[in-house]
Amino acid sequence: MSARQPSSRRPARRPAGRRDRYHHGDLRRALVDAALRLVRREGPRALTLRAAARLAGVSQAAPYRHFADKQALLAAVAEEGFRAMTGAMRRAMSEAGEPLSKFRALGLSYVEFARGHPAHFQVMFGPELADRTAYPSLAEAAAEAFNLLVAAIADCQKAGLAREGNPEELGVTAWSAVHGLSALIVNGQLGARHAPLDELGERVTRGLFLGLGPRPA
Amino acid sequence: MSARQPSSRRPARRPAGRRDRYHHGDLRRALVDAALRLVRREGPRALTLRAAARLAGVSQAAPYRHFADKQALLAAVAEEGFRAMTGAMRRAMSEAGEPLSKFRALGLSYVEFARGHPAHFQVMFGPELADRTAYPSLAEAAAEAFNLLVAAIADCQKAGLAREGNPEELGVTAWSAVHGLSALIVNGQLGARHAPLDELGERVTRGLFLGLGPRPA
DNA sequence: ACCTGAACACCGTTCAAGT
DNA sequence: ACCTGAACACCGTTCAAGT
Repeated sequence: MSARQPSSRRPARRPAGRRDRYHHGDLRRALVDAALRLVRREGPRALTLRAAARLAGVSQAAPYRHFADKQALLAAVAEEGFRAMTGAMRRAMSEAGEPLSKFRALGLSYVEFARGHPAHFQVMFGPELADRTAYPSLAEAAAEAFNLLVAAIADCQKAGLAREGNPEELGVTAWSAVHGLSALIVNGQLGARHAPLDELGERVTRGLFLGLGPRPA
Repeated sequence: MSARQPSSRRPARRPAGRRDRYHHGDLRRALVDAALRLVRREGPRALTLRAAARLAGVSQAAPYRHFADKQALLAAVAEEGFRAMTGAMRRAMSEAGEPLSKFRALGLSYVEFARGHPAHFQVMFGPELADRTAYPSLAEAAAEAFNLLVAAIADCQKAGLAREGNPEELGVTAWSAVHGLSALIVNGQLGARHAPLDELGERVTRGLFLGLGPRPA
């Protein structure tokens, strides 16, 4: 496979664009798409710069015109992941009614995203991407997801459906719980011992809400 | 530390052992130690089979006598990590008094372990290690840590300090919260926006305990 | 301005061969 | 039984050179 198409390119004027020639303005886009396909179909370890270049039909050196290094490509993939996850959370919330079910829908869709796109999730949060602070637009995409969560908590508070307190602080607790569950599932850390995975999201969000402390009768 | 002890074991006759010759009975041990040094000092990406072999002073092919492949070495490193973490949690608990402070000590020491050994934590939970179910002793070491947590919750329940319910189920919620916080910190996902990191452990364990729901007055 | 080809220094893994 | 040397098929990255 990877039949390396015949490369019939003529540079300047070019009327009817053949759709298998990709890279004019947008080799960058093509490389990100290739990387997404690799990661989805073969996992994070298959995401190499050379493989992405092959998939996009260019030489191994070509990506360096568009990405400083492999880290930069990983950052772009991670950023797409955060945008997709934020979108999924928004959609889930829009189908829910009052603030509390919106909040739960958000948490559940976080976990669902991780289960549905485990390799992508691993790129978003895994250690291959060493220094996230170096990629501002990635940080911004991640912050947007967190903002959504904080706003959902604040809405619950306004409706008297959540404990009072700084919503950013409560947000860190909520984020930790859904993220931890997602990460444990994606790593395969939650085995047969721990119930059907579908129920864990429901349970953890409920447990988070009730708290572990004794119910004051 | 771990000064590569002179290995004063003589298989048969062998008078003055040169201390840079290591490998008689325990190249396996030497390779795990080398891997731990690499991961601690240079991060998970530096953990290569060849580098571990170099550090142990053997050829690049030698590790294959003791590990089926790189995954197997990673599994050994991860297993050591779980044992070290379990030890740290036990120590922290033994210094606490009643069940509830024991439980909080356990949670805090989980987060502290992650912050203190980020690269090791990443090997324990990261995606380089693809299939954890293939390594039973690793799974057992991980289960031991989880058992400790479940027992701590059950003790709280007996003392009336935690909500009733299946302690394994509450345990998944608690584990998710401390694990999620640890993972977010280690990934650098919790930036300047989110308070001093030292306080986050306290906050999340407290938030977990109180719950996010409204306090029934 | 954007891409290729060839090269360098690494990897993981295998395999014949040494002792 | 355990290790070495050499090899193969990969990587990330650089750099001169092409158009």
